[in-house]
Amino acid sequence: MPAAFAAVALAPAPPDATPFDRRLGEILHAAAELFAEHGYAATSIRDLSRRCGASVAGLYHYFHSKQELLFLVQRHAFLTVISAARAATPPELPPEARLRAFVASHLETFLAHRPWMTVLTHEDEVLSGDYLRAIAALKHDYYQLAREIVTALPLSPAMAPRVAVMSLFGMLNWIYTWHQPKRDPGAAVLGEQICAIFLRGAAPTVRRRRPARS
Amino acid sequence: MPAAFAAVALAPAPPDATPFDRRLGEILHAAAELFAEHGYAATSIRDLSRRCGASVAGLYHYFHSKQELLFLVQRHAFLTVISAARAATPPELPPEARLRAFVASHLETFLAHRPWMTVLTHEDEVLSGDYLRAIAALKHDYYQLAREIVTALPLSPAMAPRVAVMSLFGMLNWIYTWHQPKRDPGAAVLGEQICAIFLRGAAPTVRRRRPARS
DNA sequence: TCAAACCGAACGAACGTTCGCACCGACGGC
DNA sequence: GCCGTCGGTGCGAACGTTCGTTCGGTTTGA
Repeated sequence: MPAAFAAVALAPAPPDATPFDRRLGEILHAAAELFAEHGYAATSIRDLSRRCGASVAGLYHYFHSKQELLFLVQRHAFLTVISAARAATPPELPPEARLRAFVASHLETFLAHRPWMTVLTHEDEVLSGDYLRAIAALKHDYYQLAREIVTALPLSPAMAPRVAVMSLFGMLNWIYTWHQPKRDPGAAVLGEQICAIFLRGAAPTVRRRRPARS
Repeated sequence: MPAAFAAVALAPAPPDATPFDRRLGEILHAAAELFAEHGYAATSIRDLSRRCGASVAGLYHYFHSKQELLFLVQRHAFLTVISAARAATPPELPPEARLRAFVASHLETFLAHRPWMTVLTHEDEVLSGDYLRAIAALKHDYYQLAREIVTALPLSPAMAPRVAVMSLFGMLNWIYTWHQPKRDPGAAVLGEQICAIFLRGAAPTVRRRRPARS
């Protein structure tokens, strides 16, 4: 019975995990890499068995179907992103700092666990039924957090909040299509530049009234 | 021998087209819809034959392989986007107006031919060999145009041009994942808001030095 | 009458999934 | 201390289906 595996860290493996959960973690990791490389539909269970050094039948002890495999990968990835973002953005932070923390958390997670996040971003809407509903609920959670943070900012009245949030997600989520670790800036610099665009545009900063100090 | 079909308009069909090109256009249209709905890998030639009202073998008179089919869809879509963008952004336009025209052109094309553009955006990197090279060249063309337009703007010195251009593309290309025609603004308003974010940020506009008039 | 357009049927390969069985460390009764 | 068995883990081989593609031939229209 898979189901469990509630651990939130993606990296190596929790030390107190059962052998079952540890092995499942390895399998999900390999699946995330393959799905990110070739796409869900173009990845076969036999590809996964080759990458895992396991037989096809043996793999089915860890999930019931290929769909559930994708579900487990996506759920694991989403739980990681959401818990990192929640931890980084306590509500008592001032709005602009909260946005910066959110963007930084998102980028750090995405660049540190790229295959997982590629699957999250690219294989949207391929699940169906209860799997789809569960993932959609997590996505909604994450979107709500972002929306809450963005609408707390002083927004231009002409700016539809939904468009603003989705544009921000656009800048953030598009990164998996172009970012090259050796060529492009890391999460910190990337986050600064994207926050700069979102908060004040790409143009050179002109000094503007600072928020009243104390 | 497919190959040709150089026409650039996606909409119904050029009146002077040969029956072959007209039929090929219908097939590509159906393929674009199916690829956008279920993804390239999850769409079968038999799905396409059903949607086209043709036999599987009959379809192969219009393309040599499924890969070529995707290639033709993507090339056709890219040529449309690029020619629209070039026409809309003559180099003599002032930089900011040129950016607005580019964004407007991009959004109008994307919202008017959504399935095609979804395939363009989502099925990146699934082609290989010469097909991949040809599409990559078109993508590079389009990227260069955007880069030229963006770098002509007064950019903040801290802003890496590549990050700026990719962030702009992120906002634009992410739209296919969330835009609902009945709920969200059309191309014009969307373009204004995205330009506003990119040029001055999402914050309320404070009057700043206008460019010297005459 | 000839080429272009089209099709039913089949090809071999690959797919997701399941069946039946082997291995193995743990454990209770004797 | 030894044996029997039992659940968790793993596998080779096969299931039926669907895949992309091709073959040989018929229809169609000028």
